[in-house]
Order: sequence, then C-alpha cells, then structure tokens
Amino acid sequence: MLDLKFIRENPSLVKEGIKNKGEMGDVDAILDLDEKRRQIIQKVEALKHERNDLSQQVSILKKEGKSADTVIQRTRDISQSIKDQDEELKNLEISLKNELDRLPNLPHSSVPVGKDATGNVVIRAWGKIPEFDFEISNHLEIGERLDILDFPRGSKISGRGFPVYKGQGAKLERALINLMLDTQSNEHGYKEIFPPFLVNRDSMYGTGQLPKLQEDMYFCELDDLFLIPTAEVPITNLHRDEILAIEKLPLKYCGYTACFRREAGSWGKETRGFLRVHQFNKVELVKIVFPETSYQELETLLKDASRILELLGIPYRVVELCTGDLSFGAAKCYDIEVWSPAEKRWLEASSCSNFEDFQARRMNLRFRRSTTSKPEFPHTLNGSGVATSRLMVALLENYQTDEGSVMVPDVLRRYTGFNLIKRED
RNA sequence: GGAGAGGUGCCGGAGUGGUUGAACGGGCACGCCUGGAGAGCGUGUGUUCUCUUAACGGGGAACCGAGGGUUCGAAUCCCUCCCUCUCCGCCA
Repeated sequence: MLDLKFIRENPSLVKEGIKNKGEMGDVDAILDLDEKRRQIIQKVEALKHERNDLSQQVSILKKEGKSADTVIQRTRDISQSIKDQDEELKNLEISLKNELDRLPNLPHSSVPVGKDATGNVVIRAWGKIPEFDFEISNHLEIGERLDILDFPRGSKISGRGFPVYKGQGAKLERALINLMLDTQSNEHGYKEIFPPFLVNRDSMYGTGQLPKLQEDMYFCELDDLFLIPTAEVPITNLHRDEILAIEKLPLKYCGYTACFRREAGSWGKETRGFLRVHQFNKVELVKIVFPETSYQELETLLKDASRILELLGIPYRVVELCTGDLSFGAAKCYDIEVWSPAEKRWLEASSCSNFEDFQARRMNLRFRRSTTSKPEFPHTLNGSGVATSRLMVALLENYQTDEGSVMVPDVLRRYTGFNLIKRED
C-alpha cells in the first residue's frame, strides 16, 4: 500500500509509476475520496466534541440535582446526526481502501522503463554453457528413463502439474533443499524458519497477494485459509502488527516450503514437465531491513541466492526486470535464470525483490529507532534461494552423461549419498 | 466437537455506566544526588486520524481482542464473532 499523504502530495509521480508498471489505479478517484473523507471527518469530529461537552454538562447538572432534560434532548439530536455521518464516513473509507489496495507499488527510479519482458536487462552471467558431443535429452526424458520422476502418476493422483519424485529423484530433491537451507542459514546468516503452509486472509493481504491475485491461489473455503504460493507469505507475516526494537534489524530469515499455485490464465503454456507446475519446492529468503540500506540488502540477497547455483555449478544469468515486468508489490526486482540445454533457453529460478515499505504498510509492521522515537516502516525484501523445479531441470540436463545417467554435483554428494543417478531396476 | 476461565498500555495488574487514555506496581527515558555506581528522590513515558503552525508546538477525535447494539454518556450493560488457557472427547 502506498502512503496516502505521499499520493496527496505527489499525484503525478504516482500516476507515472502506475503507468510505467502497466497497472491500473485511479489516482484522481483516490484524491477525490480523500478530500471528501477529510471534510466529513471535520464535521463529525466537531459534532462529537460538542456531544462530549454536553454529556459532561448532564453529569454536572445531575450531580447538582438539577434537570438535564433540555441538554439531553439536544445531545440526542446531535448523536443521531453523528450516526448518519459516521455511516457516510465509513462508506467513504471502504471505497478509499478498495482503491488504495489496488494501487501497485511504484518502481524505484533506477528501474529501466519498459513494457514487458522484452524490456528487461541482463546484468551478468555466470558459468559456461555446456556443449555436448552426444544427443542430449530433456528433463522429462531423463526423469522417465531413470525412473526418478513420474508426471503421469502425479496427474492420476492429483492432476496435471503435480510432480512425483521417486527413488534417487526424491533423494535428490531432498538433498537440494538441505543444501540450500544449510548454506543460507549456516553460511549466510539467515535464521531458519519452518512455517505453516496454510495462511489466513490477513497474511495474504499483508504481502500483497490479496486482493489482486486471489484467482492464483488455492483456497480452503471451509476454513477460510489459503495454500501459500511462496514462503514469503508466512515468513514476512511473522512480524505483522508488531513494532520491532532496533536491535532486531536487519532480520534475515530462510525457510523451506512447498508452494502452491493455480496458475490460472496460463493454461496451455509450458505444460510439459517441471516448467509450470501447481506444486513445487522452494527455499525462500526474507529480509526486514532499515529503509536506508534496503538497496544494498537487495544486492546481497541476490548474491546469497545465486551462490547456490555457483555451488552446484549451474550456469545462470541475472536479469533486471523493467517497470512493465515488475510484480504488483515490487519496487525493484532481479530474476535469476538457469540454463536449460534441452530447451536452449533460460528458465527463471528465482526472483529477488525489494518491496520497500509497501508490504510493511499493509501489514502494519514497524520498528522504532529508539525507545522515544516514532515507529517507522521498515523495508521488506525476499528472494527464492531457489525454487527446485526449474533447478531440477537445469541440474538433470546440465549433468547428463552420454550413458544416459546423471552426475551428482560434488557439493550435493554428502546430502544424496550417491554420486551418480542411474536406472535402479 | 463438549464444559469452564479469560482477553485492559512495554509488562504485571485495578477498574462494572459520568473529566478514566485509563489507579497501583514494574520497566524504560531524562533530571537531581554521587568521586563513580547503586539506592533514593523528581519528571516523563502509547498509537492512529484530523485541524492549525514556516517550524517548535497547539486544538480536536478515536482506540481497553474485533464488529454491532442500548444510553445524553460505555473499558464498564446486551448481541455476534475471533483468539488464548484448563479439563473431556476424537485424531496423525
């Protein structure tokens, strides 16, 4: 959520930011509602002031044993008027909040202006794109051949987009998660969190998935709970409605969760294998930091996430998203993309974003610089560190051998307990 | 799911209709005292909205789990919901 005062004072900046993001949002309607709201607040508060005074008089008159009937009658009239105007005020505030909820965060001034993914800028690349002197297979063929992935049976038991990992595949998945968690917590200083996978409305609103992205999420109607699309939601919301002491900042959390996405609106696109699934695993990094350092923190977050790919020896590149490709709540975002030899293209494995105070404001997350200073909104950041589905694609494809097996990267061997994935039966 | 208890400020804990934003205690901050520290004493200590001011500041409104209601007036009475704790039942 944007600061209403900021919108009031910088309407043209806000309009420009929304436009560059390709989002909707009626700034003029907001300004109009805000104006009306403040007018009615003034009227209502004057009336309440008068009522408070008169009630006081009633109290005094009664104590003195005098009749208070005329004062009571006047107060009764005022109270009715207050009731009517409070109702009007409430409606105005609901409308105003509805509009505000739909306003996206504004892009940071450093973000390149662009319409869509074609406007993104490649920042750097790491690793050598492998060349093979044999006919390579894609991750689906490898998974089937080695009997480590089973998409057809996933479809049978759940539906399309719910992968099943088997044998060495399951162990490999578990190894990846452990490697990532250990690296982020032991080496990069993120505190490990194992959060719930179902969250309530307030949490979904806090990180900005609601109201706009409701269609993208699995929803348990009976309990009014949502399956998390990312660990960002439960972890960032850990401190919702809190005022953090200064010593707590910066906060760094990492956590593994399964992630659930309906992927509504992307039917027919990338339906094969791991490229687009409804359930996947991810280790997420979350930071809650001082506003003045959040952009440095974004750079280190990006480094911490990409470190995983370096450990695994998987070629990747970093892309800075342009304004038009930024998500609803992000002010700046880097994608990390891994190389798929079979697809011959880059696949998004991580997004590292700075939300500035957009989420903090929504979830009323604040901090205090000293015991006597006013609460301020910290900045929140998060990044996948990283998602295993696309990582699995890159790993299987990059490490395949001419014998049809897959080498396990060195760092993973102590987690998997084997060096090579080959057909077991 | 059944029965009971409870949700008040940073914390503990009063308060059952009228200057109660809230006694009292603790904590914390500032000041005095001290060679220094402690003890002691004194002062202060919420948030949000709004008006006003160049600013410091000042005026006002709201907030005692949430939302409604009764009343001239609600932390206090009534209703609904949420949460926590204890016991019982069920269950991985």
